[in-house]
Amino acid sequence: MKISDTLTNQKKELEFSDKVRIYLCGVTVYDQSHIGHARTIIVFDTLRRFLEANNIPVELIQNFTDVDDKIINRAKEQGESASGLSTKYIQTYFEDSDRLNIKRATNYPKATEHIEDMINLIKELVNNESAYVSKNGVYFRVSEFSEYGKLSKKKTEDLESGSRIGIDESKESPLDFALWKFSDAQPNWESPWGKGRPGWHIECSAMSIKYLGKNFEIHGGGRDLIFPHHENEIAQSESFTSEQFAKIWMHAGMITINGEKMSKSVGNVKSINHVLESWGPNVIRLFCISGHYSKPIDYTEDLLKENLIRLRQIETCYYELRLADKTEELEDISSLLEESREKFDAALNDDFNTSLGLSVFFNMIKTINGLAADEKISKSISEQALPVLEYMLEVLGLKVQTVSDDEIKSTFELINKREKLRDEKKFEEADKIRDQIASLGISLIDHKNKTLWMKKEAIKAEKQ
RNA sequence: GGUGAUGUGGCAGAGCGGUUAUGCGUGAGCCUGCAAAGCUUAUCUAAAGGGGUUCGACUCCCCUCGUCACCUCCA
Repeated sequence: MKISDTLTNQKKELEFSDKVRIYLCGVTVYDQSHIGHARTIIVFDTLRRFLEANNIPVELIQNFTDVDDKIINRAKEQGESASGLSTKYIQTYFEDSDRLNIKRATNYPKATEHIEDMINLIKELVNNESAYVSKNGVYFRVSEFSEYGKLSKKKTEDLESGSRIGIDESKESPLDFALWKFSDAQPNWESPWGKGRPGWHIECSAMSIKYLGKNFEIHGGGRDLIFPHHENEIAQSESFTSEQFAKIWMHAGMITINGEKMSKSVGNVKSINHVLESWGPNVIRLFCISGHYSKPIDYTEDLLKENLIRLRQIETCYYELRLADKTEELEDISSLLEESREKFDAALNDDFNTSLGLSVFFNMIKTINGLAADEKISKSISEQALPVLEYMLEVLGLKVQTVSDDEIKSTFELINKREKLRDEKKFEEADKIRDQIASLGISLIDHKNKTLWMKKEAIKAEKQ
């Protein structure tokens, strides 16, 4: 598999020995997660599913930043403790994540539970002159790391001249960033240099090295983290280990809302919870992988609607296959299935091109649905096709509503009743049964000689 | 100002130096007691503009213009 690496700006072969280790920068838990977070998580979840579905073991670590000025300030505003606030939002994070059908990561380390690891890392950095103690805290000495700027392609001279930060006189250079900030206020921890709390960047260095080693396969996050967060992580980690840090830097594009940047000040932040309410998990997942992961996506109602329609086609396909019972052989689709599976995998193997993969996926679905409309889906076609469809659904993290054999039986009983009434031209009664069936969340698909049906995901936005 | 991207048909969005991307939309039709869904088919003579390389460029190179992101916390 090849993945675009932000550092070298090239597609790089994903090489690994026993497993693929991925560190994904998670969220700062001071508020509800939004659709932009969802995009990044979905991209990496889908990547992980693809690898695992192809029998490649994955170790995925995603951190929670649970100590940060934002959390402290927000907690103060709400008269709550910082830890109470972050605990609450970690919980809502998991609720969102589960509803989005995100597989749980191997581990979700929290910054506050790794203070010791960070202190050890900082100690070494101070030891080897990569960091120094000033009156406000411990700072990373950017001038000591000659490759600073290699990820974000920035030159330190440009950064210095363009620096808009209020100059902290105690720092040797305006580019130096905090590893440890002195503070007497809670939450704070003891350290060899004085009471305080860690800077933002050091947690990811400490936790990624702790869980994945000095040199792991993929480090991921949103594009907005490239500078300064990931740039600083590289500086810290490589100064600490004297080795190359992550092998591949993979960054997900941003989501804009109707062409505008999503921000608190514009007031257009869409929380995951809110979007889930209207559109459900499958539409969101389809939407989030509809374009290449590295490019931005614009959030509009029209695009969500488009993905809803595509979801319906998936559901139709699934049920046409699931309910197939014809015994005569009318078609041979084995080559279509084989080709679809191959092209699907090839698309994802080439820089995780989900957009291209989806086009293969929908091609297959359209063909199957076309055969179904002609009543050409036999039991054996279904047995061949279902595993392929289910494989793709698993990779894409899509979950169609499933039914038990009992449900299938009872639904067909209702449908047969309706058919009989229709034959007798008792349409009013037949429509009543149709309504009854609809109330179970089931839609009918009338073919020439047979009525099939599907259980649809209820989508609120559809009714409006 | 610096850096990095990017500019494809009504919209979304890929690939590729010469072949229909694909999906949505739109038109027509099939099915039907009605509806919904589904299906079939057609459709838009797409490549920001200008140069160049080439037998041939949407695809490579150069210039101009535009858009976006990052440069401060941010997925």
